[in-house]
Amino acid sequence: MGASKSDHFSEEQNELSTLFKALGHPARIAIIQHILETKSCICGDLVEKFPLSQATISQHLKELKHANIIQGTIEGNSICYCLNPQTLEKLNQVINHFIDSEKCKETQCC
Amino acid sequence: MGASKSDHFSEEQNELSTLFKALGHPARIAIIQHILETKSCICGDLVEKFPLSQATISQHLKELKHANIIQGTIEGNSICYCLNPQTLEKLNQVINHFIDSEKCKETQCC
DNA sequence: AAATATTATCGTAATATTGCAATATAGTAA
DNA sequence: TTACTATATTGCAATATTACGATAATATTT
Repeated sequence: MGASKSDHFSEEQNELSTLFKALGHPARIAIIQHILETKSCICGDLVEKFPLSQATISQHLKELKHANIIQGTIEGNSICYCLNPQTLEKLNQVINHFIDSEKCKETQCC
Repeated sequence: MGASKSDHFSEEQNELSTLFKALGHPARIAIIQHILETKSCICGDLVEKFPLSQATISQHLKELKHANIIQGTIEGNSICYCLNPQTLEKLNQVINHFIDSEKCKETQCC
């Protein structure tokens, strides 16, 4: 085999892992940082900025879009992608929940 | 080809993507949740709890450990894993930075 | 309409990940 | 030491991801 057994895990667990997985590539982190810096994101700009082909950039954008991390609107004949605040907020809540649960631990074994 | 071109991205970008990648599997999310619930984590318990073999669980634990998300200490002849608060805090900062940068945007295109 | 510009998709090859059985390793107990 | 228990590693097969060239789709301009 080799495929991940997503059927055996909860919907929440699958949803979260999909979100993190989308962030699990340096190019996609770089794309997000670019969006935050330039306040916009046009595919062509990324192709010039990064040493990746247009097809590859487009694929990474597609994955980020699929995970609802970015959202796009048409602007002339190019497409402008922006971050999705709701998804960021969700990520924030998850991490905070992890940290809170950690702090509640009375017995540390490590 | 097919490998990710990590050489072309910054150390920070690679570091972050490695961290997120480690969280990008439902089993590993489930393991983290188990640690938060039971306040400890013994490999054998996970093998009973999840429909995965001992070898597979051990591999997932290894990946989480390698990403510094969990840390282990020997306890009798089993090993107890706990979360690494520093890594959680780092994740928290990254997400917060994303959100802050998002809020600073004057011109929204989406 | 035709030419141009920009992004998306397809097909393919290389690499990475996932999962498990089998085996190895490390600690405990007799 | 031997037997037992728990975790780690190895080797392999199946699936997923990454990357790119070629091509398609869509919008703009002439």
